[in-house]
Amino acid sequence: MKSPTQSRDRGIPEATVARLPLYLRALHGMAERAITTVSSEDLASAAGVNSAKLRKDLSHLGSYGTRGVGYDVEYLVYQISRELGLTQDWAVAIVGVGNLGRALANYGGFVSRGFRIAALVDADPEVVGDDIAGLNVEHIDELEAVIKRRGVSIVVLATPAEAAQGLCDRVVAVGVTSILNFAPVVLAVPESVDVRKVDLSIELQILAFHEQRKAGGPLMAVDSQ
Amino acid sequence: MKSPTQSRDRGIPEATVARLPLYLRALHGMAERAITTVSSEDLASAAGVNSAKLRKDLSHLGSYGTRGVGYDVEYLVYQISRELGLTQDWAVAIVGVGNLGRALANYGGFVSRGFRIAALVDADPEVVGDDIAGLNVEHIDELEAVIKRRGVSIVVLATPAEAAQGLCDRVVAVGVTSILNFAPVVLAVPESVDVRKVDLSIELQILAFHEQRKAGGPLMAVDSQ
DNA sequence: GTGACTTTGTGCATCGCTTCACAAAAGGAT
DNA sequence: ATCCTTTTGTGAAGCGATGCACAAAGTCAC
Repeated sequence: MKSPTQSRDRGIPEATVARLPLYLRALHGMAERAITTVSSEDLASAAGVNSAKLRKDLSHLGSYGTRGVGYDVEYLVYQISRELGLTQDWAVAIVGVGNLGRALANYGGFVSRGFRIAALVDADPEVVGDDIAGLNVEHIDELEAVIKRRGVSIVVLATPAEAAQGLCDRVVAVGVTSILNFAPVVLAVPESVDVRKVDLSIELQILAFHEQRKAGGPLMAVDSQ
Repeated sequence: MKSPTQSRDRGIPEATVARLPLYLRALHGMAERAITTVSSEDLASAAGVNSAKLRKDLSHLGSYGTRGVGYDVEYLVYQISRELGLTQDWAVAIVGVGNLGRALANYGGFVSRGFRIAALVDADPEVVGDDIAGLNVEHIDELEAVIKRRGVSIVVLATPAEAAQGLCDRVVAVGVTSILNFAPVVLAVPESVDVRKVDLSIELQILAFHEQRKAGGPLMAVDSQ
């Protein structure tokens, strides 16, 4: 019997948080295949990590396994979901409905994880009014109103780089504190706001670096200079 | 017995490699604004890191700065580009031309970084034959032939989860050793193959975790159970 | 050439994450 | 009830990245 307000450690390492969604995905797959119990070894390999790391990660949430047996799939799904905050409803607004914004609006992975796309906003009059993924695209002038009206708490920026900072400032001004940024710029935000960024070209560049190494490794020509 | 140039250390930390594209982006922006010289302090803040880290990162590439002055923007762009392998031509194939594949094909960030989209491939007969971003979509049966013919060395998988592993196996079989995976599965590949994965929903889940903390932080209600 | 000033490059202490290895706990068999 | 097997949870060691703080190296003014 734990003390009511203690609610576990309150200090889950960032690296662990970043892997929880991975475990969750693997567990969902197992639940679908009617697997009721899983060992750290099996779950780890399904998630692509080693089992010691998995066990330590899970131990940060609490002691949810049974020695000699493993983890109950359904129960673990619930515990991880709760820890990540996926048991509550998150209203997401997508700002910028270009190719990427459209892809995100149609991406099934969001909805299935408890995220609800609550609004699409764009500046282009060509696009405003269109229906995408069952949602009406609204004008950027409505941005603040839409966020308040729909209770949006997470904003996805999928705009050109030039527009991102200005829009970021506007959503922060109406109280949004979580932003997922796809625009290739470093956003300046107050301390209290969380920004995560995804830059598709960065991943390619990292691949190119390693590919170059592989190709040149054994007997790379000495570069002039 | 070291060759004349010794090609520097050959052991650049992974964390550094992941940041080089960031610096490169900031430097490109400066070059456009006709800035010729930059201090570690300024470049660091433009890239969103601290200056000590930036200097240490750059020191892994060589000693390209001038004490008392800073770094020559153009020269540094060249050195980082070369280190990342962006001075050579990389042919990229995008497999799966759904919403996401289409967005990627149209994404300017690739081309501007020296990546060339060399092929689009899909299984859907509805889509095969279409022109997207100036390229003809080819049938998935042609996958191996296209990769060989166009000299593709990096493959982007933007397919449904179910199809990803099979297609991955096929491209690995014809010699591809760098894969950027957008499908929400853990791919099994030989040791020699590099896979980087981007899962859009994972980023949202991490945001939700922190958002939940913020909201509940001071006096979070005790959850039942 | 000298001295004041600026900014890099890096040794070092620190921090946080990963991995190992094993005691503790649970279940099943006899 | 006792022993044996399995698998968790975790202390401790190892490893790599971070950030501080400063000597070294360069520029500029005179």
